[in-house]
Amino acid sequence: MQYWLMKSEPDEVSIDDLARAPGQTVPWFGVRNYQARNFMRDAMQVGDLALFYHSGCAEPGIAGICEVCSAPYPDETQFVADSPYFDAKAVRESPRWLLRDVRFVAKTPYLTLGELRQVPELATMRLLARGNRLSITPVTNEEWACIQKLMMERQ
DNA sequence: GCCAACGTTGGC
DNA sequence: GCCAACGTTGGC
Repeated sequence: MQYWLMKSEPDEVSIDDLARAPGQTVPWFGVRNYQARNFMRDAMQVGDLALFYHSGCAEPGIAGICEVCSAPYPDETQFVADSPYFDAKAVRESPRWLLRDVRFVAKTPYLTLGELRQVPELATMRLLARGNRLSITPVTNEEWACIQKLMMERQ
């Protein structure tokens, strides 16, 4: 059991989109970074929980919690010629990009990036590391507990 | 829209 | 296998 943080642009898939999706489940498509892919392919397990983070928006931050709910399988968008995620070098026989499905667990009080940066216990979070661009990062038990506490205090 | 930081590509 | 050039991410 491992905790994660997964970034999504809310214009594309927001926490509300996830909550409204059929079965409250979406495939985590569009990852085109090998490290992030490897996390999904190798390290994630069904039942793992993840912080759902909104990036590339006016106020980036943690918007909710989701749960890994499938085995890894090919990201279909790599084969779609007019998709922004199309990969000309991807072949069906050995797909380059794998994803997992995630299911909605909860919408949480919104914890902005600015707020997270002010919490000393979170100073070592991968998300907050200088120059970090990884869209999927592990979250330690301590960081998870700290974030749960912040959310409780907010309610 | 800018730009820092990082990842990937491809020539050598 | 190095590394320059280029592309992308993502906060501001």
